[in-house]
Amino acid sequence: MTTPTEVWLLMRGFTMDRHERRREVSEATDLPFVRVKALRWIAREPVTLGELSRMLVNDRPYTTLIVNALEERGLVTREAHPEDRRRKLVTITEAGKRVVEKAEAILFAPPPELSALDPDDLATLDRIMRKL
Amino acid sequence: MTTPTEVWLLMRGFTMDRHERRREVSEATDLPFVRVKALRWIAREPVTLGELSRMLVNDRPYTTLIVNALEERGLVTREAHPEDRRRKLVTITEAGKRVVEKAEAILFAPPPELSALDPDDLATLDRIMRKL
DNA sequence: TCCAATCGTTGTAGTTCTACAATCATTAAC
DNA sequence: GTTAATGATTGTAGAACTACAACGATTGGA
Repeated sequence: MTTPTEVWLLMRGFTMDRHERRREVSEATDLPFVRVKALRWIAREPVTLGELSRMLVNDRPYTTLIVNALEERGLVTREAHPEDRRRKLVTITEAGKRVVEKAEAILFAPPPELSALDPDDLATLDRIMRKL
Repeated sequence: MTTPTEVWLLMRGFTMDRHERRREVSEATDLPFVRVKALRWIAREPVTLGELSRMLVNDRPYTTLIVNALEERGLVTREAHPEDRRRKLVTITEAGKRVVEKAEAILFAPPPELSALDPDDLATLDRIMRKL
């Protein structure tokens, strides 16, 4: 009789303990992980600083510092919001996109164990994961 | 045709993005997550400071500080190693065990989505996860 | 026995991150 | 038009974390 706890432990053990990628991403991009995270949100669509701080679950002043650092490195631009002069809109640059690609190449690379699964099991895993 | 990348993205999205527990554990225990992590390693068996710093992938001086903090809070004890006078052996206290239990109750609680899976899918997921 | 290596500690310096205060400009509500 | 609320910024303070240096005590190796 399988319990959800057992499955959860297996899954989190696999993803968080055995295949944790934060350090690797930070080294490859020469950016603290939170800045990569911010950049990835910005790459999805332009965001305001308030939105970004909510997404990152960070304090607004710290978010300002994060964006400052990204802007300084030429990875984002910051301009007035088209509808509200209190807000700024943060947009990714081409250089920023390249950093995101590099980070995601690392984050998204499946662990060898997954690649070694037979196609049936993989498809089954996919089907079940999509239900969650 | 399912790719390992797709499955990996689903899995890491589920565990890391949607069910990340570090903040919750830190709040519940009033300890930075790395200290809870250290405590959990120590709870498995007594360790030396060198072993702990390797497990945590931390700098030895910082590991000393971590253990200092835990010791100060009465969660671990530190004593001479039985076989090597250069080493210290760090052992968990009863109070420490209670903190570990509290942390693991949070870490190990399966997300609602998993609990809502039907038993067949759950058992299948279990079977496949054990192959990884 | 002497020298090299190891262990844990103390310390320095800097970066990252958290929490909070205060301020000014802008917008929303009345 | 006036007041309250919102958004971003600047700033302060402290904790968490990283990297490195140096050192004394102990152990291993020659």
